[in-house]
Amino acid sequence: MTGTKTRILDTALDLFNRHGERNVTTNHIAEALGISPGNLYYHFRNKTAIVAALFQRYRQQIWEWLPPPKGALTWQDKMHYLQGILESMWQGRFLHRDLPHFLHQDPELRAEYTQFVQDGMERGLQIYQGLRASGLIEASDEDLRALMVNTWVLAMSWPGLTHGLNPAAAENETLDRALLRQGIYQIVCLEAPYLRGEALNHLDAMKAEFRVGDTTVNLLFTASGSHVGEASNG
Amino acid sequence: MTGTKTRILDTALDLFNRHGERNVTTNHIAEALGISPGNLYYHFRNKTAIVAALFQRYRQQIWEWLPPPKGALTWQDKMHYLQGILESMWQGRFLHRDLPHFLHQDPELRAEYTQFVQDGMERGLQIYQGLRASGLIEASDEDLRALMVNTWVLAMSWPGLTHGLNPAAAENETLDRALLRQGIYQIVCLEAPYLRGEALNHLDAMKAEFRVGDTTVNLLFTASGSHVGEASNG
DNA sequence: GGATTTTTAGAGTAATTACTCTAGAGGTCA
DNA sequence: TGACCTCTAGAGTAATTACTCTAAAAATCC
Repeated sequence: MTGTKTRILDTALDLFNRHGERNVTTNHIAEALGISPGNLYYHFRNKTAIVAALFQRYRQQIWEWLPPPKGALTWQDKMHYLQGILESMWQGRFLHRDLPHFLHQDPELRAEYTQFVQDGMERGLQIYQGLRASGLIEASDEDLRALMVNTWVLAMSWPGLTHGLNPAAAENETLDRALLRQGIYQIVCLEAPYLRGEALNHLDAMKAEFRVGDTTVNLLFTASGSHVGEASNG
Repeated sequence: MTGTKTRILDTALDLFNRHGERNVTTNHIAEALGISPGNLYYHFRNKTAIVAALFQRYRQQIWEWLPPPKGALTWQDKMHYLQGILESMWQGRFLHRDLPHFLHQDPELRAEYTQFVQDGMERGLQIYQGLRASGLIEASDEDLRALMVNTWVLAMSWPGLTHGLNPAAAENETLDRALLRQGIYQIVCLEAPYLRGEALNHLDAMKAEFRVGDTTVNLLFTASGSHVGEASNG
């Protein structure tokens, strides 16, 4: 039997992801778990402590998915990295929406988060450099940095954006997965111009694998096409 | 003398952007304005109505900055578009952080927002297509779509991300502007691989203009460099 | 099996906050 | 001037919610 502390974190994460942290009270968490509020506060000083713990967990997971590159990197390595990032992002998708609020009030957590971003950027850069060393990518140092930042931003924001547009996805695992796949597709397109050698051979297959054609999923483009809402009435 | 209604929106926007909507109560807004809560609620049914009105305003502004392309587009047109987007995004930067919460509870607002995203995507695509028609960009339809989505996501998320990392920026106009410039830089880098012809001539100058080298501003990379936090202790 | 510590229950509370209600001021038009 | 309408003040409230407190159950230790 897992400890109460981790069970609190599990259900909190689930509820936060599904309904948004703001709509989930500590009493909700306790109730969903079948424990008393007092018990919850025995394990966590306050709500911020729960969020902070979830952040630690999340960070841990990312580091596990993104080990520093050893030796030559293959395109398969890259795809593994990619999937790992988005998997983790997905797990903590509520964080990117609601963490800023806590960063605002908790300087300590903010420092940790800033460090996390910098470390993540550094690690990602190492990976990109590894791919470049393997001849799979061609880009200047500066371009690589810019690419890294854009990849990071995209990965961080994608779940939150899609979830904001379609909250129903939170309840629908299949829809969730489809949106996730589209996120991977976007990152692949982001990197595409820099790919070289064998990576180019796999590119089309990768695109095809992650491209989402389903109009029920595609929230970003209208199915019908080309008209744009009136710009200047109001 | 401007009307009370618009003054409410002005101060609400200011406070929301500076402190986050969640930390700003309706009473705060009234107090900052020097009016009574009752007066505020005479003009707006509830807090959601204020947020919704701010969203309308914001959308309006974006449409004004992004008129549909007429005839051949120049690189200057593109830069104007770019700056317009980020200027607007900046004005409503709190929205991208806090709107999801309201979208969650107000289906009507959500529908409007979804429409806005789709329209914006369509409009942006028209612009990119205009640039392609002018020979400034070379890309397949599919690549152009993916590029548009990535540009959108980046522009939407950039202010929120930087603001989350450095809340102090909200109080510091100079820092704010620097971060904004970096956002433009990132978008320029995003488009760079697809530029052709005259656009390529201007590219380096543009990059140089928007590149932010200042380490006090750069939150994303460590100044010192290359070490990464321990991955597997905790 | 008693003592001690850890964990849990659950009622309760203080504080926040979105929002209401009534009364009145100020302007406008006849 | 008086009727009418728009706008404003400001005290007040109902509901939410993070969090506390006490006591008892459960586990642990000797």
